[in-house]
Amino acid sequence: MQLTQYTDYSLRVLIYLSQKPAQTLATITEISDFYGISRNHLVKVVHSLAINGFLETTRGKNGGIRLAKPAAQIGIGEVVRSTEPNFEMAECFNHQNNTCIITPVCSLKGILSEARNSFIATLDQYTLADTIQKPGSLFRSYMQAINK
Amino acid sequence: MQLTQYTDYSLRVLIYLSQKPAQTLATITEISDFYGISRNHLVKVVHSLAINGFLETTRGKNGGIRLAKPAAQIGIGEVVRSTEPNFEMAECFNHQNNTCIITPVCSLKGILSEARNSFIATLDQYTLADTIQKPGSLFRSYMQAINK
DNA sequence: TTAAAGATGTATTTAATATACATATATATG
DNA sequence: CATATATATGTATATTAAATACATCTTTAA
Ligand code: SF4
Ligand code: SF4
Repeated sequence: MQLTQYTDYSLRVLIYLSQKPAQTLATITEISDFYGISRNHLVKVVHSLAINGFLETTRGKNGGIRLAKPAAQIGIGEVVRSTEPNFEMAECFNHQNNTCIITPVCSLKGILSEARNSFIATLDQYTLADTIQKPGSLFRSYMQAINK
Repeated sequence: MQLTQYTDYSLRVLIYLSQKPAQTLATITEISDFYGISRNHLVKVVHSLAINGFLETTRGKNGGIRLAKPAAQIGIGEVVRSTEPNFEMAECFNHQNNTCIITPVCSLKGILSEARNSFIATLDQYTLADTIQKPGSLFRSYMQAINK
């Protein structure tokens, strides 16, 4: 059981933005350099975060991205729901493609649903504001990493 | 977020065995025919279930497999823990391969751990005996499916 | 001795994900 | 208006994990 890197990258972008001084813009290049990950991949991550209303983008010179609302109003559950391609715990969760012959009598799917729901419910207890405890520590951590 | 088919197949095997009359043996071929899934894949599924103590295998003519203990003593959580290849919700969960620069200051991993734990804790509330509500319905369901 | 069962190791296929590449569009500024 | 710099968008490719197939070995009842 894993989440996609796409989801983690989405959260990394939001975490980064949450630590920037309010109202300042970051660029995708800046963030991909910071984390050392594919800029191309981040472009799509950022685009979907914008479509889902988590951040605002500004094109053109001096453009960039920033959070669309305060970190404390961005739920981790919301973000993960919007980035994960699916939450199909077994074949029968996709009615179109399901070939499992015991579906009509199987209660396992209900158990798996309940487990998935408690996973997401836990995430719903937290917001972006809970991801970094000490203000400023994100960039201090970066400095330490690049100086060694 | 998905579980592997390997995990669902493992549970399907256990569900099937739980509905067989006690002490009778089933064969892998019988089960793969029942579900219409790859026999080769099931061979490995069954082998790992045996290694993990969920079922007993008997080689040779008239051999086969059966549950190693009553269905009510086989926890769904136990099974899933033993069949899923990993529960690494983000890159940093694998310390060897982790390249995430903010790991020292990031609290997201704790949130993701907690969510994963509540997923598994939910599964731990159920056993194999909870997967089929009506005795006999599994095979009746099969008959209906093949007769249409 | 044979048939029928699982055990084991390797190879291949498939599908999902991640990444790269190319080009379009928007906008601030000189 | 031209240019530089930012995001937007679509397509192609690469990588990886998972699923499946194949070949052979071992065990055991009859
Ligand atoms: S019906 Fe039950 S056994 Fe079949 S795919 Fe769904 S959860 Fe698995
Ligand atoms: S440290 Fe935080 S951002 Fe980095 S991989 Fe782990 S959970 Fe994701």
